[in-house]
Amino acid sequence: MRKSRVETAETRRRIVDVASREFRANGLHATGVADVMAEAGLSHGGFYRHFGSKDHLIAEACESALTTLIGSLEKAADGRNGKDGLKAIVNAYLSTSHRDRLADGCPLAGVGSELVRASEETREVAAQGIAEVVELLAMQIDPRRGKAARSEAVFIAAAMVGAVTIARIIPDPDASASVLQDVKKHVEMR
Amino acid sequence: MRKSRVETAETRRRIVDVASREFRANGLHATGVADVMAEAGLSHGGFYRHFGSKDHLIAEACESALTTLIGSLEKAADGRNGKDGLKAIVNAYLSTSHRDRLADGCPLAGVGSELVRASEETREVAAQGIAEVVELLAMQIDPRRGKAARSEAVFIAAAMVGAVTIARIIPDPDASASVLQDVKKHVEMR
DNA sequence: TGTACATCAGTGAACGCGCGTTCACTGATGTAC
DNA sequence: TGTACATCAGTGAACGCGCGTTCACTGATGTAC
Repeated sequence: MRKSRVETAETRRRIVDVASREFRANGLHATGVADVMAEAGLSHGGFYRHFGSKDHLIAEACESALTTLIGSLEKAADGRNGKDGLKAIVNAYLSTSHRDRLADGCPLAGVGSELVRASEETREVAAQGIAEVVELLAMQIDPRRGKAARSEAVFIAAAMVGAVTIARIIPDPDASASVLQDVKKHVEMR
Repeated sequence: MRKSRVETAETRRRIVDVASREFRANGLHATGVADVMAEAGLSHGGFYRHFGSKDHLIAEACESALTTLIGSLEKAADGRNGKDGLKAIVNAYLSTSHRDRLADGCPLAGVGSELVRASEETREVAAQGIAEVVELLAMQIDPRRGKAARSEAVFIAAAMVGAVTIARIIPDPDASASVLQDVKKHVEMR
């Protein structure tokens, strides 16, 4: 049943992709290796042909999720720089649709508190992704990318991650939406 | 081996207390009922004399953690109102000591992304706690507690929760501390 | 106040279950000649 | 280009383990008279 190198690489990519979504949807602890493999259309035994451990998969899935996030934020900005680009990014991130789409969303909001207790490798990957998000936001604030712009970007990133996390916890949809609304307003006022 | 009513109530309180700390230190999923009971000096079998399920304990532990948090924020403000009180609260929350003390810290930063997937009961409890934190912050911003003050309080709360979560993920202590520093600065500038 | 009995907090073994990981096996793919 | 052999992706059973929960049992506490 050996597969070709191309198929093997595709399978591996599919596992990371599925894992990245499942982890965000259900949490790192609650998602099992067997769940991921089943969702990828495979039996669980083959997992260790691709990854050394669940922890390594978490690290790769985290990296993949953050890369996707950055891509979607760039797409939201849609080539616009400055105020308009930032506004578009903030609007996309602080939307009820992002709040409600766990599997596609930002991993920092989705599994942030589990990343705190993840492996050093995963935390390094996450830290790198955070730095890239901050860089992207800073570029919108001031393309010359000064220290001040990066500092402000950190502030905005923290507010966005906290807002979506809190909005997802609050069961009442209106109260939840108004948290997103409040934070959006204050980020835009700056 | 039956215990008196007073002892029973004390035991129950001790279990909630230990659980509240263990959950924040190790996460909701990673902390077992047996872990909590052992830490409370009991065998696991007696757990169900006090609680209907692990989920109910989570709800109570979450409530307890939030009550403690609000108390410590009030203590940080130390009777001061307005700018000084707010500054004191923000300084306490965005400190490296809060970052490094998982078990004693804010449950929204500690287990926020797990609360998203917690029971309705737990999420209601958490939402109530969030509302109280917002109220406390709003009172510092403007004691007349207008809608605007509450909206700004939501923004500050989101930024603080996001900042501590992100700071805890970043492995490098200096990079992590500068996230806290950046957010602190911008909250104070408002 | 004293006695007889019911209650129930806590113990420790056991339940079924799912976890991460390992392994013998299979057969198609890759490699060496 | 064709053949013989080594490799290894994927399968499915099995490993030990810890989970949340249940239960028979114990003996001290609470209650009724």
